[in-house]
Amino acid sequence: MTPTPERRRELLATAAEVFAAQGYNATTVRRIADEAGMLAGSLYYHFDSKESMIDEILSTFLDELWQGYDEVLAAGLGPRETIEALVTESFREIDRHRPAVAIYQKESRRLAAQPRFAYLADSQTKFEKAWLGTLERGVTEGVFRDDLDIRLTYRFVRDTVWVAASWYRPGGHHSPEEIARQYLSMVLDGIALRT
Amino acid sequence: MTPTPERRRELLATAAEVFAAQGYNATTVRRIADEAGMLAGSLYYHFDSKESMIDEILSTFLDELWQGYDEVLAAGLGPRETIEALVTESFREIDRHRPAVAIYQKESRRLAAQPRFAYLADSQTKFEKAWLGTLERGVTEGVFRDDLDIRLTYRFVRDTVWVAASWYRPGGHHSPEEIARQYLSMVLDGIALRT
Amino acid sequence: MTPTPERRRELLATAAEVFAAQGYNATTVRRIADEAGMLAGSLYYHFDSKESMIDEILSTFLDELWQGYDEVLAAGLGPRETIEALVTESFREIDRHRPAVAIYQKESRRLAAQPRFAYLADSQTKFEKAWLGTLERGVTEGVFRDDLDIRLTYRFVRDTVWVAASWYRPGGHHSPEEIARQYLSMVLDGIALRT
Amino acid sequence: MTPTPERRRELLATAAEVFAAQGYNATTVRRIADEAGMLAGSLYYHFDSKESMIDEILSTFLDELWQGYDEVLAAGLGPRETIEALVTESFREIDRHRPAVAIYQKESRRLAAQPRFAYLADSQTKFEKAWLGTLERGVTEGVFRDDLDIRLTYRFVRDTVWVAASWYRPGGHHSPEEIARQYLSMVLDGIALRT
DNA sequence: TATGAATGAGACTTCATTCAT
DNA sequence: GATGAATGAAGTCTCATTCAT
Repeated sequence: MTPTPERRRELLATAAEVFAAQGYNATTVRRIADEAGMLAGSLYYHFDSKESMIDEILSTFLDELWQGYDEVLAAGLGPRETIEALVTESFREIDRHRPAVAIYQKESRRLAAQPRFAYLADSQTKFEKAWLGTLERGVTEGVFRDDLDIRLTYRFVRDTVWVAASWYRPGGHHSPEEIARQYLSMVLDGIALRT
Repeated sequence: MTPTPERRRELLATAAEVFAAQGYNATTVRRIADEAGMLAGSLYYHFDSKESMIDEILSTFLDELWQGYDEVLAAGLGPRETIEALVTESFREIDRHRPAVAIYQKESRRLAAQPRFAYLADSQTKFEKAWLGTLERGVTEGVFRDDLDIRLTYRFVRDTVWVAASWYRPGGHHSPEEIARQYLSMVLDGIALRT
Repeated sequence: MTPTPERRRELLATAAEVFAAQGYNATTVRRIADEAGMLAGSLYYHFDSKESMIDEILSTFLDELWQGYDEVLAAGLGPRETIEALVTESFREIDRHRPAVAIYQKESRRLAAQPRFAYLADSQTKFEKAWLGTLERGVTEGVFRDDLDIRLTYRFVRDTVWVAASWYRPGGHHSPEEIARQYLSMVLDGIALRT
Repeated sequence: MTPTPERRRELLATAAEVFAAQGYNATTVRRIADEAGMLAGSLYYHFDSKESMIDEILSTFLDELWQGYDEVLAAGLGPRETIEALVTESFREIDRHRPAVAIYQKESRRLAAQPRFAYLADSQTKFEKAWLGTLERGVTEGVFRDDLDIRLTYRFVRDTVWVAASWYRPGGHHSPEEIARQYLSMVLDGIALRT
């Protein structure tokens, strides 16, 4: 017999995979159960509700994400190095939690309206503060261009990184670090050939 | 009062707005009807089904998108100018069809599996051919960097542009052309200050 | 412009055809209107309701049927001749009112439960009295066999005649009189060859 | 309590009873559920749809019917004995599956148009081949009269038998075999007294 | 007379959830 | 831990009917 917390994790992984592929609303609890080789009702021995599944998936992911981010932000790096470290850390998270990230991308905005998922909005705020702050510091310190709308830049960098979760497949050609390197190269230096 | 095709368009605009805000599955037909000031059943005088609404929204949008793209692609521009024109055209579409674009982003992958929405997959293929081809041409002609994974670059540019639909609000600070200009500047030349 | 009562009759004929083919419940008012070249709502200028249509179809048919039957029954014929005349008259009605007869066969039992259609039950009673009475008279007078359950015989003769409405097509190989002749021959003398 | 396949059969029996009494279209799924002592939605644990219920009712009935018919047809009996055996078998089926037979009578023609119910048309064809063939053989062999339209005779015999399902009540005065005997006597020898 | 648009009741169906075994 | 069966709320859709034009 697999012990309880192990089984939970397995089931959540299954659920996350299905949520990511089909969307939360379009996913039936029965579909998850099928995938896990049990009947729909049996899931309720492990979880309170369908909502508590996505809740646990998202909060677990965000906890881990912020552990990594906080370490980077506390390291006292320069703006460019901070951005590089955050991007790299982000792609590592995508590698580890791809389904959770995909779910986060698609469902976060709607869920954040419910009190239960207030932490999503909080995270969003912290997130913006971290990235936007670093970019602004970079402009001030003359590392980043000052002729761009800074909020546009923020969204550009943010989206650039996270949307990758929609196509990324672990075990592909590139390691997360390699992808991070190329993305950073594009974001920082552009794709046009310097003449 | 309002003539028939006009009413259809109004109702589709309403539906698109709600679909974009809540997601297709989370949107009830009653919600759309409420928004339109009628009863749920009344919608079925105008449309066959909820599905046919999203179908018409997406196909109308894609038709218009490809009209613009095809014009650009037929103009015989150089790779860099083609990319610039495609990006600008894309932001114009986002400006005109923001809800449709947002729906496309969120629901496209799941819908494409259904035969009825096969055109979504077709469009995806054409899309990739146009962008990827232009990028490859650019590398060959020495306009774009050749040290990047070209598929990664394609996804980078593609996502960067279209995710904008999730935060873009028409009538905001920047015109679509201005946003396009800044995006292109970031994508082509990077956000780092040249030294 | 066609005068009102004429148009009514046309519309009822159309409705009867559709009711007979699809069943009353399975027939939508819109289908009838389509067939008549108008919109569903327009039918309500001519009729109060869908129910009033089937009502008028059935009562018109029964009125005419009983006109014929009453004449036969008042003619003072012998039992065998009465049966022959009733059967012949019945096939004539099927020829003239095929859809109405088919509807009567399929819907009568359910409708008869409603007060509005009480006349259906009345007709049924009169019908049974006429046929069963004639058969009994025939047994008494030594014209019909006395070794058969008389109610079974009644049902046999009744069903034999009326079910024909389900396959009969006016303008086919046989005239109603010819069909009546053959049916009577079978019912009275059997299909086995006498030895 | 009751094991699964048993429950299915019970529910189908309930549904068949209601379909036969009210007609398929006029029967609500809620009515069936009421009759079965459960809520409407609960039926969907056992069946895919209302349509799949009538499908299973009809196909089960036809399967059993053809088992009996095929046995008779394979027995190598003479035409008259074959007809006798088919009629007797038919009344036994009516006795066992009265609601299914009644449903078949009322709904078959409309349903047969749908691909899902193609087997109804197939059965109809096989049915005609069996009966018409036997009658023709009887005429050739001099057992049945040759002065009748054979197709008319076929319809006469066919309808005569099956319409009985509309009034037959199991456990009544006559056993199916007794009814078959009297019907055959009427069909073969007629109801007129021989002189 | 007929149209176009809508109403409102009610149908079939889905699905998260519960619970005795 | 899991099953089988059910609940009940809610969702999509149908359709007879109404009514201003």
